[in-house]
Amino acid sequence: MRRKSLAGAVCPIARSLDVIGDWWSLLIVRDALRGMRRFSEFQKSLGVSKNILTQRLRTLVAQGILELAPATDGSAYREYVLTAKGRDLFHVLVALGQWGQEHLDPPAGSRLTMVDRARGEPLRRLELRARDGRVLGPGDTIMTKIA
Amino acid sequence: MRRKSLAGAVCPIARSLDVIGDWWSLLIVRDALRGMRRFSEFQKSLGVSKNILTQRLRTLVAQGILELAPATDGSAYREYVLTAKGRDLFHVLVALGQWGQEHLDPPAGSRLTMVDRARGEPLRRLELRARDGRVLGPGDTIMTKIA
DNA sequence: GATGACAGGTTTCATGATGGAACCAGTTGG
DNA sequence: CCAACTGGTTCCATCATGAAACCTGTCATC
Repeated sequence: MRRKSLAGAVCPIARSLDVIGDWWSLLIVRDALRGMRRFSEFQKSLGVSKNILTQRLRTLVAQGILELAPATDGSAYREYVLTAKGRDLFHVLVALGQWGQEHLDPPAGSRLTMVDRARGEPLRRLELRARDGRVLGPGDTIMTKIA
Repeated sequence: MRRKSLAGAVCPIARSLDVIGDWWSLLIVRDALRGMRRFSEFQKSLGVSKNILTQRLRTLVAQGILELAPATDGSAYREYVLTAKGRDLFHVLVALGQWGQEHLDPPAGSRLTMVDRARGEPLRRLELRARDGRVLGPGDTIMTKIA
């Protein structure tokens, strides 16, 4: 049977994973955040086959994460650009990046890290704070139903 | 051909997705953070078939995200508990949850949100800050090679 | 200490998703 | 006008997913 759709889940995490929880989507968004816009750029960067890329780009557009825009270089081609909804995935990618950097060994000789572009300095770790400013950890939150 | 392994990728985001970028793993971690420990609890909560759940739990254990511990109720069964590495996925889940809550419509009548357990108050949005305290957005960071 | 139910799987099989390669139409550069 | 490039589509083999049946060890009860 087809994998179950989580689109109608009550849990917002499950709904998110339904949309961007597949193998390629977040990597496409990552590249888009780095400024990539063209089909061929994504294909080259990801090494994914073209039929799959076509399919993923189409769903991302359908979900309002990317949109098609006329090419910036004046050619007749079109480019994929992030919408506000797509750019809001930034924190998801940062969280994934910080976790990977901390817990997964990089290949020998090339360690990448995200830095503050303006100053070239390393970033702080993401922190979740309560309204009163306390930093919250895994045990300090709970899901509740709201009106 | 099998989906390409990203385990040796230079990008920490890609390495993370290689480990927890599949359909179920993060949902299992979400449930584990909520306190679930038993095979049957996960199966009931996720509605996944048992062979798939077996497989996912095994990889999560192999990756050091979960570990097997003797049951807390004194029975001979074993339970799956998060390691520190697994608990560190908290921010990834928070980021996914905040994005889903903001951009994906919940099913009618049941909106869930994450709150500060101690006070029942809503949380602040995750913020990424530079070392000097500036809040950084998608355009303000860049990946660099470090020694 | 037999017995039936439950926990936690494994096996089998059908079906859907993935990926490589070949092919193709519209665009561009020369 | 022709060749190469962009951005796909189609076809096919293979892999992963999922449902259901089965199986083994544990627990609760009598």
